[in-house]
Parts: sequence; structure tokens; C-alpha cells
Amino acid sequence: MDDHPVVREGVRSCLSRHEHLEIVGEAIGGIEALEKAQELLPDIVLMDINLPELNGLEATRMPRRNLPQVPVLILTVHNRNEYVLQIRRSGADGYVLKEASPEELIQAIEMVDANKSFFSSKVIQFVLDEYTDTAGQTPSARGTELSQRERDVLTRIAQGLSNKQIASALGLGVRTVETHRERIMRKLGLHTVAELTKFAIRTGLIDLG
Amino acid sequence: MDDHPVVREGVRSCLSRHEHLEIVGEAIGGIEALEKAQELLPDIVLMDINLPELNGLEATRMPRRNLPQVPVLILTVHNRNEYVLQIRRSGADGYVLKEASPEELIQAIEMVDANKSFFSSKVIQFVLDEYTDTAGQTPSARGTELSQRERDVLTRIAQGLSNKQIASALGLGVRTVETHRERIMRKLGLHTVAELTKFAIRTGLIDLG
DNA sequence: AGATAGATTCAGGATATCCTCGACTTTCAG
DNA sequence: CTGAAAGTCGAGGATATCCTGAATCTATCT
Repeated sequence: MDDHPVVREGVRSCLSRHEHLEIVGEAIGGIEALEKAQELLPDIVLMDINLPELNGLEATRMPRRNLPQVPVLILTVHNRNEYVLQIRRSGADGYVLKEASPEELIQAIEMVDANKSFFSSKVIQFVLDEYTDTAGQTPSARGTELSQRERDVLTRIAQGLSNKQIASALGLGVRTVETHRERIMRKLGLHTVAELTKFAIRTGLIDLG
Repeated sequence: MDDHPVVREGVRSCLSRHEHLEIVGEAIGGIEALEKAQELLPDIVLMDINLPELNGLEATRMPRRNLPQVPVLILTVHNRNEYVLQIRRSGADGYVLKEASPEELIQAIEMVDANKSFFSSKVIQFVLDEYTDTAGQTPSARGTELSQRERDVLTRIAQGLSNKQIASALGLGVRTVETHRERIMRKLGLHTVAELTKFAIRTGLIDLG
């Protein structure tokens, strides 16, 4: 699932050299990826982060509810620390950088298919550090990370909605949205909508639409 | 020349379907790309922008001195305005987005090889828009486009500055900055800081810092 | 089970900033 | 001259930011 034809061509080519790996479907946007995943029930889903329509991480969170048996492997160019945490939170089973070798991609697919998780060697150290910090595998541990609700609010802030509009969209009171907004700013150390918007873009919460 | 093996695999696969196209060499970083270009003297160089060691644009400028006869085609994910201008200045002969189809890539290679320049259709529209708006370098041009002063203000808004901070930075009154902000919003049809920020990023006014 | 911690929800009030409408002056082109 | 656009301010209502406080719920730890 990627919106770059050349990249998809590369993935196809890498996988074609392994007979036991078969591509049963492709998707460009996040919504299409969800639909095809439910329709084709693949053994594994390979997903980019920056997808049109629906963010790759958001698209990952959803099939984990409806299709918890389908492993998701994230394949992306982003090597930012913020992504690592969000990917773990999204429930993805693996994280491979596009700068990794095709061999590493194959290895990752096989490991995820064997119900193991795989993270690129470049990011595994950071992941391990986080593991030791959080000790338990609790989905939410660090006070510096945003909660799901806070991500929902931040996404809409970066989309250009006002507190009132966000409250209406999420079925909340305006004061609740204001609280979320304040906690987001405090956690991230940012104090303007412009900075929040750029953060949301960097972390793949929204696209430049 | 790309630092993502999977992407290189995709380019190889795209080109392999055309017998008249042959890959004589590959490189990961910008320096390696320069060395191989001088060594192999290819008919055309395909180059990404974000390369380790040496930026792709810097690497493009240099062979234009030593190897002016070697055309350079930029292949990248970036479709921001700032890059378009920088690419033209660097002396590259073409600019293809990774979101383009493999057919477009082949077409671009053939055109550049025929000593013509090629820019992705999505890119060329961008350039044309900017050109018609700021044609003749007149500081004031179109009613729908921003003036220099308004660009100054918008840049700082997107950087996260408040009206007061902008006024101080530009030596204006706060009311003046507020009027500029209003006119910017009216001209662009945008009414939130988030949208202004995304516009500034898309048009290359600011970076994702 | 009780205690602890985080997430989510809502509120009042204070201050700052933004957004919109209107107005004045200057400059420049037709 | 006339009109259009840029640049400069003002006022008022809307919104956002920041502070404190608190109830409910869930999950985990002791």
C-alpha cells in the first residue's frame, strides 16, 4: 500500500524473487487499503505512512479491531523518533525503513508472518530504550506521548478546525476540546497552531492537503 | 542514485522492461554518484535529492562543470516550490516525482536523453502558476497573489510567531500585521493558522523545522 | 479489594491573540 | 484624473491560550 508507483514496483520486484511470497492486492490510499485488506484477508499487510485519504497509522489502528489476525508491517522513509512511538501505539507488528536492504524487507515479512515483530536495526535501539523505560508493554506509558484522543484533536486542529468545530465533530463539549488542546501543547512544548500543524505533518498525522 | 534500495529496485524494474535502457552504475550517496558519473560517463544521470554525504542538488551542480554533456534527471518525492526553483538553478534537465507513473519516468528519461527538458505535469503547473503571478519580477503583480510584505508576514505566521512578534520583527504596528493577516486569508480563501501554515509549506515559504 | 495512575470529560475565570469590518494614505498604471 | 492595489492603523466581537479544579472511567500494581 503506497502512493508511489515506482516504490510499489520496487516492492513487487523484491518480493517476486521469493516464490513463497505473493502479492494478492495493492492499494494507493489508506481507505482503499482497509477495504482490500478486509476483502482479500492477506497473510500480511505492507503499509506506508504517508498515504492519501487516510493516514497509514490510522489505517493500521482500524484493522487491528476488525481484523486482529492480520499483521501489519510499516514500510516508510521516516526515521524520526516520533514515528517509532506512534507505530508501536498503532499496533503495527513491524517497521522497515525504505533505506533498508531488500533482504531486510524479506526478513521482516517472514518474521511478521511468523507472528514475531520486526523493527529495522536502525530503529531497534531506540525501541529497546523505550521498552526499558516503560518496563511493561502498556500501550500508553510515557507522559510525553499523546493519547489517542489527543491525537484525534490534534489532527483536527492541524486540519484547520476550531475548538467548536472539533467539539461538534467528536461529540464533545468545547471545554473538553480546550483541555485536550492545552495538554497537547504542554506535552509537546509547542504553543501555537502553526507549530502544532507542522508537528502533525512531520509525524504523519495529516497530509499537506 | 538513491539511498533507498527498495526504490532503486523499483527504478531497475521499471527500466528493465525497456531494452534500450541500461543501468551502467548505481550510487547511494552524492559523492559516490559524482565519482561513478565521471568514471562511467552515462548517457543520463538519475538522481534523488535527499542523499547522504552530499545533497543531490549540490551533486548536480558539480558535474555540470566537469561533465556538462551529461544530462541529470531529478527523481524525488518532493513537490514543493522551493525545490522547483533550486532544481532549475542547479542545472538539472528534468524533475520527476516518485508519485508519477513508471511510464512518465520512462518518458522523462527519453526526453532528457534527446536533450530536451522534462518536468512532471504536477510540477509544471506549479511553476507556471508562480511564473504568471510574479512575471517580470514586478513586486506587485496579481490580485489573487500575495505581495512581498504579505509573504513576509505569512512566513512568520507559519513559523509560529504571534502578530506582536511579527510587528516587532518587521518594525510595524500590531494592527498593520493583523490587516496583512486578514488580507492574506481573504486572498487565499483560508481562515485558520493551520491552513496558512500548510500553504506556506506547500509553496516553499518555510520548511518543516 | 484497595490504591494508584492515566485518560477522558467538563467547568470558571483571566488574559492574550486572532478575526472581521471600516478607514486613511501612498503609489503606480491607464 | 481615476482606479486599483499596497501599506498603514483602529475598534469590537470571537477565539485561543493559560491557570486551577474536579468527576468518571479504565487499567495496573500492591
